[in-house]
Amino acid sequence: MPWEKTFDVDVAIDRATEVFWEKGFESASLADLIKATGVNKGSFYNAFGSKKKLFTASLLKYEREQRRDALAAFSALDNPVLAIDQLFSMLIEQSLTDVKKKGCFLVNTALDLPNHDEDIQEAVKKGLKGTETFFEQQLALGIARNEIPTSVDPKRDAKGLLTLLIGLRVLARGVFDKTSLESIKAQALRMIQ
Amino acid sequence: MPWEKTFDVDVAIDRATEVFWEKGFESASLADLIKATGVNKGSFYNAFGSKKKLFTASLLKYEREQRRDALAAFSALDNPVLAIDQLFSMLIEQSLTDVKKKGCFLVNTALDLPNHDEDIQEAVKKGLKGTETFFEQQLALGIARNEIPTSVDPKRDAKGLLTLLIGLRVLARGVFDKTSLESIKAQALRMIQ
DNA sequence: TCGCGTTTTGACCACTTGGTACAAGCGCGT
DNA sequence: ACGCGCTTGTACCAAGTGGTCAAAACGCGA
Repeated sequence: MPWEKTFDVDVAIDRATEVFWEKGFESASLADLIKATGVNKGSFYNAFGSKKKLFTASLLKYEREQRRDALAAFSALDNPVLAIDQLFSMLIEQSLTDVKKKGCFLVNTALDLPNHDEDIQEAVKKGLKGTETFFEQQLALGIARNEIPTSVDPKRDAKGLLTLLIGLRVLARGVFDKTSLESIKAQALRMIQ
Repeated sequence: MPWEKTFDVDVAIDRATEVFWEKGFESASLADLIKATGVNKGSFYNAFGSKKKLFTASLLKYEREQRRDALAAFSALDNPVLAIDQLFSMLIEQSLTDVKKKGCFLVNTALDLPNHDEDIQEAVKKGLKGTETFFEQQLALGIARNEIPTSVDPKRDAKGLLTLLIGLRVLARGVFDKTSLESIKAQALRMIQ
């Protein structure tokens, strides 16, 4: 093996993710990415191929390591109502903490969907579908355990919860304050009780 | 007054709105705007000052003529549940009809809020607040008339409906199909009954 | 020590970006 | 007919865009 890379590709992708997440694909310039990753232009193209390929890599890594892992952790609570409660709490806290108000990388990209290529559209759909499925499973489990009323329909209400989650993510980027965000969470919990 | 303008400023703004609405501020290039409006560069800057000023004008005009007027029409129904029902129906139909899947200009801009200037942030907040107020008024009216149960809290549930509306607008840009969108509407109606 | 395959570096590219300058065009009042 | 105040068209600009390239740098096996 001749000469290993002098930078960690994974770390570089994370740095780039930060930029894409904050600004979106178009508004993130190559200069931004190069500054953030510390990788210079030639190496950048040698390692990632193109801006678009790096964006795709960023999005997929985010989907895997942020969204999927987080939901897996909430599933592991083995307590549907609490899991949903804590998920919303986490979103609110994240939103209030992040000074850059980046929101959710997946949701941000979802709103821009028509302007992206097929593969990115697929990745976003897959990620949101995964969240919907998470809600559906939690609801079904809660109903089976008599912790959630049978008036709740897992399939239907999973879509409702996903919609609230997305609305929350949008409003959290500067429109709503803490109280209003918590009122959305209350709404979500009310929906399943 | 010497020599009137050869183009209609209002029409030009509408054409520009279409572009900003579809692509967002950053991604809409001057070339796009000039092609869409048919106004050439010199006249463009003479009439609008800058890309940003035109964007602001577009957003305000949209807020006035699309959002505000539409809600006023629904208010005029003088039937709160029907008004909310029809509002969601309209959003779904618009989304399914629009081949460009532009979504909602206000919501699109809201998700991009941290990257915009103060005045634009204010305009977006004002618009969304207006929609929230619309919901609140309809709910209060419905309760007063015994058409909506007293378990509904106008202030709180107006935020819930706004959140669902925004989530719907995001998901309608390519993630959800007709059935799923209608399930969101059902969710909204269930919330107030 | 030399060559091989890879990575790094920085100069370079054509093109697009938002924006300006300015002369020419126009219709009105005088 | 002329000048005033405005609009129009176009040439032009510096800065930034995403992307390429060739040469130098490197560590390993022979």
